[in-house]
Amino acid sequence: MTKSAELSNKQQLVMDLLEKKPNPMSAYMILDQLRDSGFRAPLQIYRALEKLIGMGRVHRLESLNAFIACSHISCEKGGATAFVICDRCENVQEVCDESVSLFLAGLTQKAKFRASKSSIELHGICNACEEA
Amino acid sequence: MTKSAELSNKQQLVMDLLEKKPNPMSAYMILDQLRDSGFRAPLQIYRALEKLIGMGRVHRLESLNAFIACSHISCEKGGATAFVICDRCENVQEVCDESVSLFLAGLTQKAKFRASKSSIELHGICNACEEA
DNA sequence: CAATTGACGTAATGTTATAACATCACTATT
DNA sequence: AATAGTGATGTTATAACATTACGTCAATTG
Repeated sequence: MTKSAELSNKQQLVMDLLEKKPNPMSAYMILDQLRDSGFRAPLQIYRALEKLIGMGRVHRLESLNAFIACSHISCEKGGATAFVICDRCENVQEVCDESVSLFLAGLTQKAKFRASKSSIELHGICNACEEA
Repeated sequence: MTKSAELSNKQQLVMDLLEKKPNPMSAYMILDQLRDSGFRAPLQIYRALEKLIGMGRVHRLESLNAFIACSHISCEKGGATAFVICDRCENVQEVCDESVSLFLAGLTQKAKFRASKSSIELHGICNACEEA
């Protein structure tokens, strides 16, 4: 529920909802939850998400077609992030340390590539679920 | 155009098409190209793709909702792969060496996780396009 | 032979995302 | 005040991607 002067009303509503949920949400789930707040069409959700993603406050999970609030302050500063996603409980861990950026740096060098965006997503079962 | 006894007729047609294309194709692109070969519905494509992906002969690119033939023999043996995707020419490089598996091993360890699937996709501009 | 399995056929539907076009609120400039 | 630019918004329609549900058929195997 972090407040940000730069967000419009609608953008803030989407941000707040995502920050309340620990799990990823699809755009249409978000829409369903926000109908009472004045959202009526998918595009309204996608537009807000686009902004929030651009600011680094929300991440898109490509392998789920879903969205999640960033759990770090650091991501807003542009570091690359890896997502570790439990397929049982849908919990998502964000890993955003040097190992990620070093790995990506090595990759771009090997591939002779100018990278602009990365998507690193690992699926499996988290420890908590494993023990349960 | 690698031959494989284990493939059905339809599966082979999809495999052949993907092996002819250097670039990723969506399921619906594949369908369009294979209408004359007897494919009539998306599901027929998705079923063939599911098999081929299971065998490691085709990869799904989550960030593109598209599919590409595996360019390594090694991937069929189960090694994790990273994809480096040029957004200009759509060329895809598959990286499938130790750096990838080591990175993933570190990640699962840090996250206390039992991984079953990974998706590593890097977008940007390749060297050839950069110089053009 | 009966039962199982895997591939296939078809229609309908579900889910995710964007195009196209119009309007409104705010700001800066003339 | 008038003008023009910008970013957010509203609405409808449609594109693009994927699966459910149901049924058929042939090969395999207990």
